[in-house]
Amino acid sequence: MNGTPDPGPPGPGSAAADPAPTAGEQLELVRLELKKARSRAKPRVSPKATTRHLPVARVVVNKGALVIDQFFDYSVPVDLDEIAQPGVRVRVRFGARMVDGRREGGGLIDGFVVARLERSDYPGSLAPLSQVLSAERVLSPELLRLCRAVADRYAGSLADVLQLAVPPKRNRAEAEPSPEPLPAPARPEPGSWARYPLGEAFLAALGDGESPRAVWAALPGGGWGGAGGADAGWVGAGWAGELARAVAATLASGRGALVVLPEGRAVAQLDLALLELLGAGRHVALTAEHGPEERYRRWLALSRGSVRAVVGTRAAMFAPVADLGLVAVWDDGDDRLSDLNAPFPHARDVLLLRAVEAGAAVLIGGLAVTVESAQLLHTGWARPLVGERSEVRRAAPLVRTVSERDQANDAGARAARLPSHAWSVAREALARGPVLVQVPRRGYVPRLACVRCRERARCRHCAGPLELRGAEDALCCDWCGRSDPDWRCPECGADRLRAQVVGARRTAEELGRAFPLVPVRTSGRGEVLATVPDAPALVVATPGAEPVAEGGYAAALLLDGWALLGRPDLRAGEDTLRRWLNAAGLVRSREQGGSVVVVADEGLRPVQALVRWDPSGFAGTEREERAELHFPPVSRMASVTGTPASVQDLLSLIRLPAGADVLGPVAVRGGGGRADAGEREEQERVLLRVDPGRGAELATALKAAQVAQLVRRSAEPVRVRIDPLDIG
DNA sequence: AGCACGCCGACT
DNA sequence: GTCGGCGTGCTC
Repeated sequence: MNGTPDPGPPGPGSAAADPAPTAGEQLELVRLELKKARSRAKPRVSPKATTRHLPVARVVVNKGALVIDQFFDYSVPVDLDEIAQPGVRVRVRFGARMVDGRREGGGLIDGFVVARLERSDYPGSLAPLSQVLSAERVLSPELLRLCRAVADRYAGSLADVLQLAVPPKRNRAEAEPSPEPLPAPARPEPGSWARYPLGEAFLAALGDGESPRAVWAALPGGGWGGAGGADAGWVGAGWAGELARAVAATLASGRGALVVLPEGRAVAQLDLALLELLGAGRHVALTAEHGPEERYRRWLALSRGSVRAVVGTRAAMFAPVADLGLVAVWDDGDDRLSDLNAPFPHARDVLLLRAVEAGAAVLIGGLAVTVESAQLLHTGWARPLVGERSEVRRAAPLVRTVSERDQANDAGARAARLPSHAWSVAREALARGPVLVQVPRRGYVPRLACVRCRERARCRHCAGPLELRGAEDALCCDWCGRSDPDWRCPECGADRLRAQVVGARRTAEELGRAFPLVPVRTSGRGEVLATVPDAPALVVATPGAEPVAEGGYAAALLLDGWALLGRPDLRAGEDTLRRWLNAAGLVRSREQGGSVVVVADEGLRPVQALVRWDPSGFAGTEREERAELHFPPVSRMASVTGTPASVQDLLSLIRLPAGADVLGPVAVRGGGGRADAGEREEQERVLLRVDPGRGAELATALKAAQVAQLVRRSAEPVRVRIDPLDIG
């Protein structure tokens, strides 16, 4: 405790110089003797002198706790002076306490050096850095800034975000040199970007080093966009070629590019398109499938600047791309783009933060357009990149609706449990190629409703929603728990509910019996097929698991509308349309005889949008509606979940921004966060809503309240989620 | 978050 | 008179 920048810890010999202990210090002396005996037994390296040049290392410790979300200063021993550069991984002693002028206790924890300083503003004495793990500067100033911004936006701690952003060290990969960087490639030809009136201009702007920002309603089909150009026969993923060209154009301008996609199969498609366009060595793919070491090797190639483009799944949103010129997200409505770890950042939003920070171009694309994208268009921050109606009509399959009440009137259709129109479309299409059948995912059970009039099934005692519970699917109230085996619809008297999701496997069996000569394949949870051959087959898949058919599907049957649309979720309509478009986008164009049958009420907006293939119009309307209702993404929301008492406690501590709404609390089902096998306590959730532009204030307030709660230990900690995905 | 210090009840 | 409850505060 003095003014010198670095008193440093006393050397081992200094204990001998201690004054004789008074009687009151006897106990302390015994403890000290024990300590000394222990340190003699395990000899320690004697503390080195502190370096004179920039003797202070500011460190971020890798501990998640919200309450210690701050930097700590350490002194730099001379022998670590060279290597302890900003960005390196270090180990430091943390949590020690001063006893008799010495540090006692505390453990070694990991961290990163964020800066070297002339002096510290910490009034106490500094502990020395214990260890520098390597000279690799993994946490660049830009990455640190990004992590800080993400932590702030999501009311999380820097350490939490660092854990997502910087992969664990792998010695072997780090010891290897990264390849020499290749020179920037030539500008690509526009390829299938020619399908969009503004496509070539967008590509040219990227090539010129400009930073256009676009919301891209991708056209289905369009070929792989290989070297030949717009059309090499059919098939499928024109979007992959288009994304690849955007990346190539950005590289051609001498800048880096980053693309995040929802799942590994989409990454593989883009990876392939890039290989075809640019050859090897100009990009890397980052997905979980490569394993930690290879992943780290690729991450280092980016970090060291030897590769300038990356495509990957959500964790790639933090990839250290140098001189970022383009960020792109594909299918940004897919919830897999939201990280599963605190503070749950979403790839789209992280990439937008990066684009703003770096002045980079933005490309948010998908067959569907999200409401979030529509909001970017509405404010004029991004421009639409869409095909003309004539092009849409050419590229999309023919979509027909069939009512759910359309009874099958022939035996084959009944056996397959298909409406007769769907049955005849399938039978006809199977002569020409594979047919995709999209079925609901198990566990995607919507609220129960009367099979005839669709009135919600409610408890006769408390009017709570009925649900199916247990292995025997007993009908129970979700609120009071009473069972009601003899339910009858109070409106029409029907005694049947629709709810049971017939699993993909059983649907496949039934279809197999109905079409005995055709092979049936399934793709869903458990086993996901990437592709199917261009041959007659029934392909039964759950949403998101549809394989790509090499020649395009001859037809698709979308049988899951009631389940998708029936979900008690604000995003049900948007999400349903997105899943339908993604399935329908795998079908041949109308010109090539491709058709889609969707089993749903044709009056519903998502159904109409699919029939007209109008994702942009749908998103725009949806956005307006949300704006009127003060729903996200126009207003911003956060959810707070925990025991009733802890939620109440947090509400009492929080200083909400002006005009904030508190919605709830409402009871929520447990099972959400952690897997506490023990007692499942009642959980409640409140939604906090603020006006547009007040999201940052809300995040700050939430973080402060959470810190106060943690420090006071006034209640069990709550779980906070900014931009929650599931808001009923 | 850990971890230790510190000030009030039931026991040898 | 002690052992131990967890309230409070700190960690470079």
